Amino acid sequence: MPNETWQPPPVLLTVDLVILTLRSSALHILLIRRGIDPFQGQWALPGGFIADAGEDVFDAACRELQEEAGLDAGDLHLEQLGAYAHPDRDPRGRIVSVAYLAIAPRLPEPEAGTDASAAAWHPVEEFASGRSPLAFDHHRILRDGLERARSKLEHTALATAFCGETFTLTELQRVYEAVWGFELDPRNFYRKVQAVPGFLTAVGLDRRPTKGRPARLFRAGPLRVLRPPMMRPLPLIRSENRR
Amino acid sequence: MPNETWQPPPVLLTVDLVILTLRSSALHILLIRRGIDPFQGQWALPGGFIADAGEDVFDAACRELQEEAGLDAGDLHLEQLGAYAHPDRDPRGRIVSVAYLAIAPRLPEPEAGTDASAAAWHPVEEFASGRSPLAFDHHRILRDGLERARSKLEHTALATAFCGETFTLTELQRVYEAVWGFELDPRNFYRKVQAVPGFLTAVGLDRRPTKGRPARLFRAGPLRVLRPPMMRPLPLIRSENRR
DNA sequence: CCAAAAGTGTTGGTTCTACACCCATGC
DNA sequence: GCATGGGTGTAGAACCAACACTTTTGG
Repeated sequence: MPNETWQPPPVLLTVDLVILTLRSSALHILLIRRGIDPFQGQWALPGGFIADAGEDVFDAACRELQEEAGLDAGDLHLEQLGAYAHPDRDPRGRIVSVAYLAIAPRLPEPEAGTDASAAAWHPVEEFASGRSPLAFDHHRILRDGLERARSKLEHTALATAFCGETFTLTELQRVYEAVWGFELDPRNFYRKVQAVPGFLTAVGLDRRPTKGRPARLFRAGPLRVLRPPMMRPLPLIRSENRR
Repeated sequence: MPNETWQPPPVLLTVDLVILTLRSSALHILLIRRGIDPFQGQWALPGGFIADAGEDVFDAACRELQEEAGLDAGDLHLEQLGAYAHPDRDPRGRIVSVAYLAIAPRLPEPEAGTDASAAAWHPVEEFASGRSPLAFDHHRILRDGLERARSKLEHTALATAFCGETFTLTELQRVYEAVWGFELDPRNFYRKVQAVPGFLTAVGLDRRPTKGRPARLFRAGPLRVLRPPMMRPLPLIRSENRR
């Protein structure tokens, strides 16, 4: 029971980033190889300590996004996942991390010669499945971020954050298929997605010289909440997590 | 840019609790009147500093639940809402709070004579609407917690956390109505809720000597994810929050 | 018997899925 | 023309809101 002279114990604060994007129709995550102990040489989420006592965690997340990944926070979706504060999560001592989920639209390869040179895109499946290890409790954070993305695809317009300024409906479908791990019927997707008021706004015709008939272009609509929602097929239900 | 001798700035860590329950079919929140500065005399969320450097935040939330509210964490639903870390959120300095959402089933009046004696239940509407002030950024935390509860009622079995071990379908309907602020058709609710596989399991007949025909009793079923979801009526859509 | 609350039937409209089919383009 | 991907039509099933109606209890 704290008395008047009792002082609460200080902790150190970091931010960690789950940065997702689509590369050739597969979901990828940006990881950095750790150059120093602990977990030297292992893959880890980008992140780091807050710069000073006056820095907001959201601003710290933007800064790390720039420094470690070479990405501009203005270009992408960024939302808080939660705090990870288990006392033993970092062998250096009591370090609490606030995790953020970032969704990147285009796919700029991490530039060599910058602070982001240790960063590389990996297929999420390899790390989400646990086949490849991650430093600290980053595997847990990755799984939470992935489930957040899967869930928010259902009832928010988050999918558009994976696309560029404008996109075709098939590109949008690839997002849903990659994140959910399901194939969807193109015809039904085409109408279902357009039936959600405020989700998308048409802009014009494509001139994509790939093959076949050109597709209409869309941009993200004004509404962020999807009603009715885009429900994923059944078999992916998963139990809740306390704590 | 941190060099080798650079030390990250320490912060102090607190937990804050949004504790919701139903009292006479209205949604209530547990608040405490602050006895000390800052915000002395104002209403605030229950919470406090972590006890020592080895205490997990989840455990700290359980402890505060016991100390400040007189509630046992084993009896209720407890999930993390997120971290609130704006540098100016506490005039005493850099204090980061991890907020938790707690859903309490029964309604034990806060016991006088305990540490929880400063606690009292209030209709949420009074504080969610902003009519009555709250200390710190607790108004924001309350709104986030409320929206989380409203949203999770749609696609998880969270509603059962408001009820006792067993409950009637009408009691469950009161939960949805109170949290959503909508009246629902009892006949359609009756069937809709039973049509979700794994949501509820029947146990026996009621002997509720109130009035009318006795209702069947149910308990929470094995599944925590509702498919199909229980969608709330349309007009309550709300925009997303970055940061 | 009456009031009140639980539970059932029904009906008409919307939505979903699966799939056949047509359209516009590059080669 | 023909392959390829974009877009439309449609039938059958499933779902859903609204509301009439029946059942079971306490007084």
